[in-house]
Amino acid sequence: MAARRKLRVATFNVNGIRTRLPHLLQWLERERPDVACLQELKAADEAFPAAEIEAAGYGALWVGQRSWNGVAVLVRDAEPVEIRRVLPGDRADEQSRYLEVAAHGIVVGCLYLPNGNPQPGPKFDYKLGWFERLLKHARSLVGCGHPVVLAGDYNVVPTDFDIYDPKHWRRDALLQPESREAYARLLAQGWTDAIRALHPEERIYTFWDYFRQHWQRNSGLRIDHLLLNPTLRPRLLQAGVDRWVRDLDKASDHAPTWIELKAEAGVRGDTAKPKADTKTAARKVATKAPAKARTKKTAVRKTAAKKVPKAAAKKTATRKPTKKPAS
DNA sequence: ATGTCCCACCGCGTGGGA
Repeated sequence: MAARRKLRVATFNVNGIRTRLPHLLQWLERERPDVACLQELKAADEAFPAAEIEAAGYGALWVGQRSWNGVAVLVRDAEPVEIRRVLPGDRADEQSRYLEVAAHGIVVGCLYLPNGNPQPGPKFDYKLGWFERLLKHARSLVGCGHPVVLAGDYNVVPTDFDIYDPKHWRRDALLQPESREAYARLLAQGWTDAIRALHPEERIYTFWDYFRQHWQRNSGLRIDHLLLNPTLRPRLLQAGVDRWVRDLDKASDHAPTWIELKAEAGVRGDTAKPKADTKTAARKVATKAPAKARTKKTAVRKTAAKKVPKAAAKKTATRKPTKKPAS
């Protein structure tokens, strides 16, 4: 494994991974994120482009769903270690919106928080309920002793400074006081909103909808966030948005959003942690989960990090299908 | 209310979701 002095962690709502695969591969090649959290795969497990991502040099875990939702974590030149593939707190929830892994010595929660529109209504209730479950789980992570980042599409515009013009969005679920209050409570646990911490005075957007030429006019919203726990916070070096990806033809409505982290203290000039350490960290965190949740960790879908496309294709073809909880 | 794009299929247009 190559030595790394810095670690780049990104989140990218791809809005359909099959449609967006060329953009995804182009972005991975150009920006080389060490960890990439993806949302809105809009693809079943079997439809995940595992071979292409493996050929690009990334190990991956994913939780798919036909048509909607779906999240994945890609790790450059290594395998993510699964911690959990379900947000605890509602066994009846079948939407694929959460995946937590250990990679490169950090714990990474990849999340796709419900949009919640129209509001009020059952979808908004589901959003707030999901948020409460996230708050509860985040509380177990914030002081766990391991470096943790919670990255994803939160579907929350934290303040009026995080949108081009709140006027037209006042009734939208993304701006509701309940949504914002839940996000504020998350930060109050001790999480740091990385983009805002490093750019307190700057208008930064991560999402521009497809309507009314909002991208061309830079009428955006900041809804993709990377939250760091206090253990990880001192290592934050940079944060930004890869706006060029939003400018591509047939782009996702989101742009990749990223942070750069310093190498882990105590590891001289190299954050490439031994795999055993990562696994130990993953197990320690996983052990805190209730036994019930742990039994849900069934088969793990992953791709080898080796760049051997042919072998990858074979391996993918022979891979055991992952059991989903009976529905 | 509108705008646009992605997904699926009682599939080559339409409806749901964002």
